[in-house]
Amino acid sequence: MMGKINGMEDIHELPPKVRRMYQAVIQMLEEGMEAGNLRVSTITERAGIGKGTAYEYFDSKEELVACAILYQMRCMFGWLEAALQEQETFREQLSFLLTEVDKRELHKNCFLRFLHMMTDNSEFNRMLQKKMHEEAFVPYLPMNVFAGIMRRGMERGELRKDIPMDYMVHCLFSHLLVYLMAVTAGGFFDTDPASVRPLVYQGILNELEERS
Amino acid sequence: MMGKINGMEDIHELPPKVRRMYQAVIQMLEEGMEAGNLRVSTITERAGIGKGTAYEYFDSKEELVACAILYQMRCMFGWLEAALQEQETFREQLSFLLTEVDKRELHKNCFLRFLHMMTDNSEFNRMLQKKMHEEAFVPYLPMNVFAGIMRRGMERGELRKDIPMDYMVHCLFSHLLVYLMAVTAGGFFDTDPASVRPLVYQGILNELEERS
Amino acid sequence: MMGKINGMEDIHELPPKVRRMYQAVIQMLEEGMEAGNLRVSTITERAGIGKGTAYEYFDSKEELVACAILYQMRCMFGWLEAALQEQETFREQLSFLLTEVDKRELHKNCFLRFLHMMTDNSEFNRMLQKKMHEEAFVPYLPMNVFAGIMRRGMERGELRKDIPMDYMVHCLFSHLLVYLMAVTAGGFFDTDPASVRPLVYQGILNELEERS
Amino acid sequence: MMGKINGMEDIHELPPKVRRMYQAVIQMLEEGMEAGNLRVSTITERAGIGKGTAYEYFDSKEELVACAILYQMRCMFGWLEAALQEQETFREQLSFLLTEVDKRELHKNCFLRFLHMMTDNSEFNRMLQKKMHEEAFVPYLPMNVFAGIMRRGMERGELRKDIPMDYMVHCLFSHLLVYLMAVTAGGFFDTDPASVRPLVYQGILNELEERS
DNA sequence: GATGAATGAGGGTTCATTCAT
DNA sequence: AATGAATGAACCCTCATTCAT
Repeated sequence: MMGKINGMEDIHELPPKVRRMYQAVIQMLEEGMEAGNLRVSTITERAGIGKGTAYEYFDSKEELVACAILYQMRCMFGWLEAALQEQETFREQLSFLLTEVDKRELHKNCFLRFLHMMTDNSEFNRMLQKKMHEEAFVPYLPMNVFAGIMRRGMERGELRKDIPMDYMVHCLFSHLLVYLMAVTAGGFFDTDPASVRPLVYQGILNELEERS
Repeated sequence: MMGKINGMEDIHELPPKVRRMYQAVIQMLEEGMEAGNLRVSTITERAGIGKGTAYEYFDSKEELVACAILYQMRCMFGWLEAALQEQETFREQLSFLLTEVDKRELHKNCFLRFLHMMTDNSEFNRMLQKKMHEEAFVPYLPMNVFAGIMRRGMERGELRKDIPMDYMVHCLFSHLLVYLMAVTAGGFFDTDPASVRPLVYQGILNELEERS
Repeated sequence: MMGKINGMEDIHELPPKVRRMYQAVIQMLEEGMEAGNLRVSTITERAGIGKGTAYEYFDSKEELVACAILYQMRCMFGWLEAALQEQETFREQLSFLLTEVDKRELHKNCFLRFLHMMTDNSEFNRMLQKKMHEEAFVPYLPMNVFAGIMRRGMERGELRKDIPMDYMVHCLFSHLLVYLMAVTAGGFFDTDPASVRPLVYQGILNELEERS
Repeated sequence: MMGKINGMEDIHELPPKVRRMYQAVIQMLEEGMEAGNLRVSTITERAGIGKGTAYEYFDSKEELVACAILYQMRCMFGWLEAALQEQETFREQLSFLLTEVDKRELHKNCFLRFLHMMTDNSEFNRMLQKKMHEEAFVPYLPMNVFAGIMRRGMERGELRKDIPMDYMVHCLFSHLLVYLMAVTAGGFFDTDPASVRPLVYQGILNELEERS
C-alpha cells in the first residue's frame, strides 16, 4: 500500500484528492470553523470524494487537518518570500507587507493562524508545531523569511548592524502584528487603520534603519 | 426559577458553585486543554457538584466556559490595573510588566489567552468577543488598562503628548507581545529572553518617552 | 459516578438494566450469533434501553458481552451444583447429568459454550478466561463442581479412592463431552444418542466405581 | 472467467495464489486471531498478492477463510491417517496420538479447531459444516479416520468386537480431547499432563482392548 | 488475470443535555 | 435547588467489496 501523507510532500506533487481535501479544510477554516470541529464527512464531501478515502492518505482526522494547515502555510509563506524578493529596498518591502495586511489577504490565510498556533498549547497544536520543525518546513517559518529580509537589508546598508538579528525580527514581527490586529480585530481597538499605518511604518524604520 | 448567569455578575457575588465551576475551567485551561474540549462532567466533578447543576446556572457548556474565561480576565486585568497603579513612574510600570511576563504568570493566565482569542474567528470566540463588549467588561480590556497607564504617564510629563493614544497603546502592546513570545514560544524563536529584554525596554522608551 | 460492572457482582443484586442486557446477549448467542458480532445497538434495543446506557455500566462492548457470558455460567453451574446435591448417589447424579444433556438444556446454555471457550485463543476469550479465574468465580468452574461430586462419592464409598482426582474429573468430563456431541453435533457422528447413552453410563462407572 | 474455488479442489492442484492465501489464513489462525476477525487486506498482503485478487477466486471473505480451514484439515487429517497407517499395533497408534498431542502440533493445527467448530453454531460455522459434508471431504473427517483405526484393530484381533463402532470412536475421541485440554488449557485443569497421560492411555485400553 | 485506489455502509464510543426524584 | 442516570445524536474509523486500468 502507498505510504501515508505526512505533510512534507512537495507542494506541487500532491495527489489531486489530497489537494482537494486540503482546499476543503482551508476553506472551512476561513469560514470560521475551529480546526478541532471539522468533520471528516464534511471535508470529503466538499472535496467530492468518499469518506473512506481520507483514510487512504491520512491516519487520522488530526493528521489531515494539520497537513492542510501546513500546506497553506508553505504556500503562503513561500509566495511571500518570493514577492518580497522582488522589492528592491527595505522600505518597499515594508510597504508591501503593510499593504498585504491591508488587503486582509495574508492575515486571513496565514499570519493570524500562525499567531493563533503560537498562543495555543493544545495537543493538536503541539503536533502541528512538531511538524513545523521538520527540516523541510523550516525555510517557510515566518521568522526565517523575515530574517532573510533583514540580512539583505543590512547588506545593502539600509539597516542597522548593531542590533541583534533576533530583536530585529521581533521588532518587525510585533509591529506587523499590531497593525494586523488594528485591521482585523474589529472592536477591540476602535482605531482607524489608515491613521495607524504611517505610525507603524515610521516606528519600524526608527528602530531598524541605519541613520546616515 | 433563578435567572441564568450571563458573565457580567459582580466578581465578588458569585454563587459559590458557580465560582467553583469557574475555577475548574480555569485550572483545566491552564493544564493545556482547549476551551472547546472541556467536558461538562469533568468541570462539575472538579467543582465537586452534580453534573445537572451546571444547567441550573448556564444554558449550555459554551456559556459556562465563556463566562469562566471572562471571569478570569476580569480578575487578572483588574489585579493588573491595581498593581500598576502602585508603581510611581512609567519606567517602573514597564519594568513591572516585563517582570510579570518573565514570571510566566500573566502570560499563562491571560495575555496569551487574550491574544489567542483575538486571532480566532470561531463561533465560540465570536460569542466571547460579544460578551467582552458588554459595558461592564470594557474597563477590564487590556487596551483600556494600557491607555490608563499612558494617560497618567503623560500627565506626569514622562510620555510624549504628540503621538495618538492608539499608537502608544499599540506600541506598548506589540513590544510586550513579542517579549511574551520570546519567553514562551520555545522553539520558534531560539532566543534568550534575557538578551531581548533590555532591547524591548529601551525600544518602548525610545518611542514613547518625552525627551527632555 | 457509579463504578463500572466487572462481572463479579452478586447475581441477585444486578441493576435491572444490566440484567436485561445480559438476557439480551444470552438470547442472541443462543440464536446462533457469534459473541464478536453482537452489536451494542441491538443489545440495548432488545433490553429496551438507550444505546448510551450500556456505557454507563460497561467500558466496552467486549466487557458487556464477557460479563453476560460469565453471568450465564454462574447461573447455570450454580443451579447444576445445587441440583446435583439433591441426588443421593453417584449413579443418580450421573443419570441426572446425562438426562440434562438429553434435554439440550445444559449443553445449549453452558457446557458447549464453556468448551468452545476452552478451545479458543482469541483475545476476547483470553479476557473471559481471566475473569473466570477471579476468586468469586472459581466455585462455579465446572471442574470444581465435578470434583465436589467425586469427593462426596468417595466419602460415601461409592467411588474408587486410588485414582487421582484430576483423572476422575477428566474421565467424567470426557465421557459427558462425547455424549453431548452425540446429542448435538448433528451430522458429524451419525449416531443414535439413545444407543450411546448406556455405554457412556457404563464406561464411567467402570472406570470410577469402587468394585465391591 | 474462471469458476470460483469451492474448497473441494484437489489439494495438490491449487492455483499458487490460492495456496498462498490459504497459508496466510492458517498462519494467522495459529497466531491466535479469530476466523471472523481476519482481514482480507492482511491475508492478501501476507500472500504477496493484490487485494482484489482474492475476489478472483472467492466470492467473499467467508468463503476464502472457510476453504482455507478445510484445506488445513484435509492436509492434517490426511497426514494423520497416513502416519497412523505406519504404526503396526493399536497400542502404538495410541501412543503416537498422545505424543502428537504432547507436541502441541496436532492440537494447535486441527484438533482444537475441529472441536471449536463443533461447539459453535454461528453462521460461519454452519457454512463450514456444510462444506465438510461434501463427499470429497468425508474421508478426512476425524471420525472416519478413527473408525479406520478401530476397524483395523479389530481385524488384527486387538480390539473388542462387541462394542458399537460409534462408541469406540467416541471413546477414543473424548479421551484424546480431555488430554488435549490438560495439555493446552493452562489453568482450568491445574494438572500435570505427564501424570495424566498413563491414565488416559490405560483408560482407553481398558475400554477398547480385547481381553485375552 | 491481476491490481489497489476508492468507496460507504456499518458500528463503537462520546458527551451535552434532560428530567424524574 | 441539586442531582446523576439515562439518553441518542453525532462522529470517527474500519474494512469488505468493486471496478477502472
